Amino acid sequence: MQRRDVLLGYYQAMLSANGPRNWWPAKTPFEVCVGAVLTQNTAWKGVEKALSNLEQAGALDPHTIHALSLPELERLIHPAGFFRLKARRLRNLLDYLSASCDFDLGLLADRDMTDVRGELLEVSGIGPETADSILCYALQMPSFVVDAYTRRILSRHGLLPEDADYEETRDFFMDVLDPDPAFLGDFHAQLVGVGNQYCKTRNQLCHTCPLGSFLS
DNA sequence: TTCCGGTCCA
DNA sequence: TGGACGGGAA
Repeated sequence: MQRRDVLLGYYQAMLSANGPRNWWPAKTPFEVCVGAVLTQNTAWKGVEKALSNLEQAGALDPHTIHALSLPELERLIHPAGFFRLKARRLRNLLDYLSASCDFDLGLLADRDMTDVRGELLEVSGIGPETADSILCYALQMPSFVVDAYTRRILSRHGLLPEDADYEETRDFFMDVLDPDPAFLGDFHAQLVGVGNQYCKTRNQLCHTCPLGSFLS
């Protein structure tokens, strides 16, 4: 059994159980970028509130949010938690997007993915998961997003060692899967779904999990 | 109390 | 490698 077929089997099982996920709902690619920072180690619920606050303030517009004072930005994103930290990280990302493409994300999307990824990772506060989320969901580039759920599921299934790092886990998928942004994006979304509904930290629910039959 | 759609720094 | 950052929901 080739790794590609194993992964496709996992994907099919999750897709059959859940259907395609409505992952990363956002009106604009720019909103995805903002949400990607806000959701760092944070439940999506709070991110929704923060995004809603920003929208009320007209600050889902790149130039408007970029012109906000730090305290004002902190106030608006407060419900997402880590608000002082994230206000600074958001600022850093906005500085980058302004300098690199003047907020014309299409320009980034037309460039080499590895180059753009490297630049995103240079931004303080943008780690690999946030960078890949921006690449995949905002720029529609074929980058696979790895998160804690992904690694937990793979290690519990004996597909990767528990201590596999981010890049190794990402390559595990990207080396064998078709570079289709919509597919890679939904694959990640399915894993997150299984991760927080079944493959929990404590109470794993393998008996009812869509991936339960793959356990050896 | 735990956990979340992480990352940086000492 | 461990701690800090933080609100909100279960």
